[in-house]
Amino acid sequence: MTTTTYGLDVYRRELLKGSTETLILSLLAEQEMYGYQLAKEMGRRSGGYFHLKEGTLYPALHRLERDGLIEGHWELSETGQSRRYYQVSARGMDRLDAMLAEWSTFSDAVNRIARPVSMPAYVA
Amino acid sequence: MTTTTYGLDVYRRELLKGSTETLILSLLAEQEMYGYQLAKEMGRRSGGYFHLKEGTLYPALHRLERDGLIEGHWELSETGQSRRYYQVSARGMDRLDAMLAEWSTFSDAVNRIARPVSMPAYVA
DNA sequence: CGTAGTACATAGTAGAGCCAAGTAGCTTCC
DNA sequence: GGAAGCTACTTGGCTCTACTATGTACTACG
Repeated sequence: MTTTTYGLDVYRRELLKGSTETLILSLLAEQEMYGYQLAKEMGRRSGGYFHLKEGTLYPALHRLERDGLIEGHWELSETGQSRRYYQVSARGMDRLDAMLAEWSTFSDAVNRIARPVSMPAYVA
Repeated sequence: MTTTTYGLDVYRRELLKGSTETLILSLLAEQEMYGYQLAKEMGRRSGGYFHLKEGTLYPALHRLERDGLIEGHWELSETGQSRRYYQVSARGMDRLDAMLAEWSTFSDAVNRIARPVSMPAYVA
């Protein structure tokens, strides 16, 4: 549990602030995508819940690439627009596994304290 | 969905950064407690997962009190130590309901994108 | 030719969580 | 009796994320 590839303890702290990177990695693990597409897909899958803003999305992608978790390459669409496609690296896959496990633990821990609204529970 | 009691949109943004306030409110809703006790209880319930640090806990309590979600009062223990006990206000209860609902939605949305590790899924 | 959509980039801001240090009372133990 | 250690709360300063806002550039429509 305390293996710390090189920053699981850091990651745990970050998770409290957001799970954006986990979500991005998850989507990219399924299929190579470019930023804009990623944002759309995120919204679609979450039923409109997640609206990834540019100011969040692109810096996050840059971070992931800088850390060697994803790899990007430019492509030109038929319309002539440049797109940067990203795919998850081997290292990114390992990290994703760790992140998913961490999310599970975190989620369980939260639910153990603040149970979801299974029953209305209008106490008093 | 966009009812915004008086800050659900703000709350959503905050949730991404952390669910500390939800956890604190949840515990206090069950039972009046003081800070130190809250931290211990949080650790106990989460199986040691959450270690609420002073620098997180006390500012969070001050914030919750400032926003009228909890109410605190000083008490002296038999040993002579001052303790500030907190209880959830009516407004805090409403907010907690909203937060729990929000957590549910958020959690579902994450799982819809990044499924928990039910199957190993070593794709390729 | 102006507006709208696609696609990416980044400077600046707000705020949460954390570290670290400080105050203060109590107990234990040599 | 004083050092160590636990309880209990406080606060200044730091880091990093998510967001706002703005800018660039290309395409398509009317």
